[in-house]
Amino acid sequence: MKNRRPADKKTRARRLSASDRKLQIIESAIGLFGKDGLKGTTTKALADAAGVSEGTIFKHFPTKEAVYMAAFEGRTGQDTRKFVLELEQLADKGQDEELIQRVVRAILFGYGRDRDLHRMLLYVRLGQSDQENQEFNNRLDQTGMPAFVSRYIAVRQQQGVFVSGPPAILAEMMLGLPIQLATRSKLFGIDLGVDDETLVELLARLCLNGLRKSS
Amino acid sequence: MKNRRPADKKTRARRLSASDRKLQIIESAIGLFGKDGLKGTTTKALADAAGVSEGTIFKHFPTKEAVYMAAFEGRTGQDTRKFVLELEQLADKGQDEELIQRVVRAILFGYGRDRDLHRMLLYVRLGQSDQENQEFNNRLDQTGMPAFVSRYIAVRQQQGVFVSGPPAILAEMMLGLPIQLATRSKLFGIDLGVDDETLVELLARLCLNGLRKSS
DNA sequence: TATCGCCGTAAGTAAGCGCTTACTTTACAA
DNA sequence: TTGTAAAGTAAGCGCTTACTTACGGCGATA
Repeated sequence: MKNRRPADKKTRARRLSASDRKLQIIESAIGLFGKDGLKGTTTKALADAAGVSEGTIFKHFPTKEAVYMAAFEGRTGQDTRKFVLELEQLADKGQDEELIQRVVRAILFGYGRDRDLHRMLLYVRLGQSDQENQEFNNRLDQTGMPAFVSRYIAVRQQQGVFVSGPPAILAEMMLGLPIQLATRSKLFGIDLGVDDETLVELLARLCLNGLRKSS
Repeated sequence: MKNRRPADKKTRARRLSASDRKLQIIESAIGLFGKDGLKGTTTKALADAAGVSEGTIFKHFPTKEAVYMAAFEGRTGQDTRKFVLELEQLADKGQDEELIQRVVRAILFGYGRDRDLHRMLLYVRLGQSDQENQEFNNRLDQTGMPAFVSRYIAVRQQQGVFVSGPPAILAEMMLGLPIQLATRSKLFGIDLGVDDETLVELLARLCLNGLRKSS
């Protein structure tokens, strides 16, 4: 270290509590990781995005990977839990049309709103081993939407309304369809040529038609 | 360069024509790019996988990106074209059940067979801008499966068999559903708990049920 | 079988990477 | 006020990266 300037005109980041700074770093990191993935995002970029120096990043996180892990773990849990709570309330009404539309709409708009987060989740899936993906999936399924939809389908099957078949797989399909369309239109930016609300209607109709027993 | 050995015992890669070597580099590159993406794959790794030195890679390709582009352009074209030719022949028979099963099976097995290629395509989509994705998509759609399925659906709609709605979107859904399931089970290694043939049947049934007018 | 163009390589290089270090500045309790 | 724990930083270290260069030698063609 040759020369050190005594509090230059260079702006210094406002001092925050460690937990606040961590949250701020995580929040700004999601955008970068969502754009370029783990390998494509530099620690310098993380620092610039958070408005701090590179050293500060490593004051709060041991490695770049730790920021990565914290970034998607910090959000996915909350979001999906809230998600399911809304749906549980709707399930009691028993209106299939309304429920499926709400599920589809939630997915589609969710992907549009949290584009970076969901892009990042794709990177995470691609970067993980098959086993890690399986575990990751089980963790999400336990408390999340797939379990709810699976239960819902099972009930409607017993009532003789929905077609037979493993509820878990049917749930996978009912969720997978809007997820796939949302991925293409919201995450990849592919223009499907219809507005969101029309897409929701079409998706819901196809899902419901597919699940209902043809009389 | 201090000293240079005159044809050491060190093994030298068998001399190939430039075009053959290029193809070989591309073929071995798909696996690496599919595993780790563009940024995650080093030129050293590309060289090792092809059994040549790093310099040789750059003898045949100007940049790493050029290998990346060549890797997925070299295969996607052929594969999708062959794909559609098979389907065109099936369309004339007019058996919806059979056709949709074949489409779904082709997707599911295709993703399983060319895992690396399809993983790489996901990386490509994530790495591209929205506009590039749109162009990429249009290019695939022109000669590919979406256009065929779209036409097929339009015909069945005119015959009063399928539900109304934009054929392009319905095609997007009919293909998107198996693609999503294939992505999760084949690319991410998520165990869906059923064997492939059962999955094909379930997917085809749901698709057909969804598309057919409920009498 | 001589030759010569191109394939292939070893040994670079500059730039950029993640991460550490040695030090400064700040918030706040006493 | 002042002492101090902790937030924050500039600089740079060791290493890896994509890419280059200088040269050896194989093999098609005459």
